[in-house]
Amino acid sequence: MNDKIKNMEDFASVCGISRPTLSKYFNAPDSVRKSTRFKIEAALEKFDYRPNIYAINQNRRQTKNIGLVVPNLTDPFFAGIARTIEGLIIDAGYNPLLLSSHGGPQQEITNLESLRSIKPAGVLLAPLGRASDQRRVNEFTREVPTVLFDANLDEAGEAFFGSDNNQSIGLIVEYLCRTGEAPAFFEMKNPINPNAFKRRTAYLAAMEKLGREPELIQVDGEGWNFEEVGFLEGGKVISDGRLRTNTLLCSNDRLAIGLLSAAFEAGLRVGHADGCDLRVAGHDDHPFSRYTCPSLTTVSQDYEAIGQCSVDTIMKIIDSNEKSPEREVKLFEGRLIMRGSA
Amino acid sequence: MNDKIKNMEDFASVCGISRPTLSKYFNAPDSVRKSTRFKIEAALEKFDYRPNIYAINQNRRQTKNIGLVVPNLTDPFFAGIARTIEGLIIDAGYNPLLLSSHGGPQQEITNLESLRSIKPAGVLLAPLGRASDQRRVNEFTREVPTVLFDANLDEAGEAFFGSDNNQSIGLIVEYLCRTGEAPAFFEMKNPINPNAFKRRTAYLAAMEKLGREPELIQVDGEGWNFEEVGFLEGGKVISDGRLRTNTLLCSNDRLAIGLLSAAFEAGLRVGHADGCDLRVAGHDDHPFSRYTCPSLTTVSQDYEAIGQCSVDTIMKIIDSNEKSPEREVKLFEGRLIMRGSA
DNA sequence: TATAAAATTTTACACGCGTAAATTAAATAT
DNA sequence: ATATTTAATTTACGCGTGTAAAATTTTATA
Repeated sequence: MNDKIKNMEDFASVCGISRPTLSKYFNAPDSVRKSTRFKIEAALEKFDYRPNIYAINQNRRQTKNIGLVVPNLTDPFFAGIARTIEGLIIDAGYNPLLLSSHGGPQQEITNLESLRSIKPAGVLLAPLGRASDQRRVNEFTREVPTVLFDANLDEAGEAFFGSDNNQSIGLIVEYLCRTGEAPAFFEMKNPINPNAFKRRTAYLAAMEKLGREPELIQVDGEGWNFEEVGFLEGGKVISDGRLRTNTLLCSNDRLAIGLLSAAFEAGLRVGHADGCDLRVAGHDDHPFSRYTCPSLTTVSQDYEAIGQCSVDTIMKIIDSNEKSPEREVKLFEGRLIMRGSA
Repeated sequence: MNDKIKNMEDFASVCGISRPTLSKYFNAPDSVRKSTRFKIEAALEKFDYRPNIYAINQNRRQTKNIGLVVPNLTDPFFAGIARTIEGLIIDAGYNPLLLSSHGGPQQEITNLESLRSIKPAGVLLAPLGRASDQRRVNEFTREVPTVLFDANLDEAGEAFFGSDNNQSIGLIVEYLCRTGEAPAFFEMKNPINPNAFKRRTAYLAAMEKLGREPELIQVDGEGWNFEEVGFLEGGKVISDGRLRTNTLLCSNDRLAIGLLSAAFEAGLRVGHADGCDLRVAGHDDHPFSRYTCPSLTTVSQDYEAIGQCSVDTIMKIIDSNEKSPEREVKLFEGRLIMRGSA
């Protein structure tokens, strides 16, 4: 009893069974006779043995690892999605490995490389989008079963699930037009984040559909510091008197948060009430958008559904062990979140 | 050339050297003769071979893995720290494994368990603090070299590095007292987050030192949804007229963010300018505190230094391969960040 | 150039497990 | 009770690497 259990062999002998039977037990406890299972579980109480994960993974045909790559974990929006999906992966009996590309295409490739050496059964990838090194991402998806979410890349991966930007932007444009002046679209000139272009296009389409004159306000700024861009550049737009409408639709909530801050400092009253100078709306239902001043009107993405669908699909691919004949794409609708700012 | 390289053996033969030499190269490229190194690197260009990480880790005395556990990745504050430390670990030639306890002691233990099976060379742990399952965390730190940061636990781990709450809270209390009315301390009655009690005590001490009457405003609320608590309970405090001072020091920035939102909705003017109704200060220099309305006066933690120190220390322990005789503790000073709110 | 020392390479074995095939035991049918 | 089927277990082998010790080559010294 005092001998140290060093491996499955040792543990098998204290159980009174053979090692391969033990191996079967650890891979599927119900696949052994009930009587032997009790023996094993009794021994597990007395000794603390756990199989060596490296030896396991070296010999399994497939690991139980699922890679999960998001563009930027510092963004609470992605942190929230990641957490949700992590839970779903665990529920499916797999082991999630969370990596953040934190904004750089180089890091994104590095992440995929390091995932490759872990030989994951599958990967869920929210790519950087336009900034991604498409060729190398494609190369990866040809070798490892991959499902894309949040941002699409041409023909990469087995499937894509994300938000229907046309629908969601259409929704909020329609709302803004119906309840006040038509919105101008506030965005970065060269946005690094996924979906930005889709939303611009969606805005233009929505405005045209409503017979309104679109107006793009495209500001400078690099990187992922969207609040700062919204604050600095939004401040300039306000102070320069460049606004021809009292309503701004921001490409995402983080820009809107910065913009609200700039408006506040400029002494503007933001909101839809009488006497307000400006209406501001965002997109994403960022965790903090509830607590801006005023609270931010926005569109929420159904990322519970996106996450669930992504996980279900990668599991199907893993189980069937074959690439699906055609690339599945599904877009989920956004929901209007009406708050104080517009 | 067309034969698939399946293992180090195969690759060694196309290199024209023996496998163990190759093994040496991968563990330290400079430990082989220059001429053989060129042979290897030439072959690496032509064939794409990479050592099997599971076979490597099964046979190494020690893995190159470093566990990194934070209380809650959804909190941008911890997301930022995690990213910083990840970079430092990579620079040190190790492989970071990031896990979030997202607020639960059970998850924290699960994280440690799953780290254990990965046999990390060391672990950097920012524990939940009071909520942690101290016994089991202690058990873990006895088996795996661990450095604690951000929140201390009694005698757990080889070292602790964090902020000097006495200094930082003292700093902002002094500032607030010097520039206006003495602050009341706004916090949760049963805070789940680390450091909350330390800050309460620090507030009381700082007030006493300045000869002021302390006032604790302790509100209800559970979990990590600090903004919501600040908003809901802060709103009640404001509307109930419970405030006996016009200055509130919040236990952390996220509470302050919620409180600012509540104050805004109540029509209060927050700030230090003439005509303002309320001053609000926070603690942590949360990434978004720059963009609240008004921007939030707070104290920043020097987590660059905390991270660097933590990584240096775990590296020292790993290299020396022995527990240090005594537990090192170092506290870093905070810096006052003066903004609009106080 | 011969020789000793140092650096490098090779030999040989170990690591801890998965898994196909062979064997044995249990369950079911006759 | 026996034959047959099915399930569980064991035998035997392989996975791809690290590493100590032995053998060899290179470099330094005389």
